[in-house]
Amino acid sequence: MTRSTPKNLRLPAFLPYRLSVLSNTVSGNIAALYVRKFGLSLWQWRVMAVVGESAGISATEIGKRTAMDKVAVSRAVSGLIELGYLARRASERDARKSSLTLSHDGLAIYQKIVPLALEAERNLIADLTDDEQTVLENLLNKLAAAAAPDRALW
Amino acid sequence: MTRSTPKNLRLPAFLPYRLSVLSNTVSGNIAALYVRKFGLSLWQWRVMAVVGESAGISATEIGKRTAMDKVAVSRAVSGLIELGYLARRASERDARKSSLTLSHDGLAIYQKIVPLALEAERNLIADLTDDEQTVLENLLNKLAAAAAPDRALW
DNA sequence: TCAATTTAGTTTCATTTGTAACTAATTTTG
DNA sequence: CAAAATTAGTTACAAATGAAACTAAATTGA
Repeated sequence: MTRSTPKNLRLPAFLPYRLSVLSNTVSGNIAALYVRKFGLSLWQWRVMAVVGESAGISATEIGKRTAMDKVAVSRAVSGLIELGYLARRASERDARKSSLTLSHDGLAIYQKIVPLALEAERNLIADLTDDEQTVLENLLNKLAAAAAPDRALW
Repeated sequence: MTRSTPKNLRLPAFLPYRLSVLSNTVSGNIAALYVRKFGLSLWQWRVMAVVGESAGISATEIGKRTAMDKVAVSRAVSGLIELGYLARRASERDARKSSLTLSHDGLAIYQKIVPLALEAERNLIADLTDDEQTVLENLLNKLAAAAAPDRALW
């Protein structure tokens, strides 16, 4: 049997609203880890996180992986280069593309932030049973598929 | 037994990131319902949603219920008044407070959007079993509590 | 009672973000 | 091969957002 839809809208029970508030709260908590200490914006940190996983990646590819648009990527990258955390060189095959890597300093910071971020995630799910954690994965996958049926899955 | 934390960070598996992307996608889908047709911003719609539930509410109270700050509420309210969707009068007891209600037009729009929003929510969870829907509720509650242990629950 | 503090909401200004137009390199196609 | 179209990324300008200062009303407390 399927749960029936209510006819009136109560914001605190409305899933999109709850997701939005939860996501903002969680992101705010994580942001505390890198904004103050390292002066990074959310977007800059996301770019670092991707470059940290995939050295030599291009800006467009970062955009695809992070659901950021190309302007946001471009700005985050310039900022990170100014901060000295990222290095850019032109791709050899295709002079339009850039090849991005963490600088020495960038890598050091990346390695400081990663454990903090993982710890924050661990705290977030600390009250979930192992079983619940598995279910959560599944539910998020299903919701993501329902919300963006067309989006390529990473 | 508890799931162990990985030592490296993979963004697509990182819960805060997944929540952020999911929430943005879902909100974007809902936004399509009111941005184009009615020229409302996300914040304006949230304010309408709350005033629709609770006629005569004050701006500060809206802020508490929606996790919006007072400046955002103020701007959304002014915009809605300009659009002719909201009416403001000073509270009789306390001249600082406003008492906000949907105008005739505002109510009409509210009544058009609500079923669309509920339908979008229904589609979002259509692939979840009844059981999964219940679990999802629980998980979101737990995550919200872990993310903002101090926040009063609505 | 009346000065000091708090509360409700607005305004101002700086920063961030989004959209569109742009440059330059590559690929397509006739 | 060369014109046309596409792709990668940047720049410029407008709109949205956030933080701090502000106004006005209500409350507190000596």
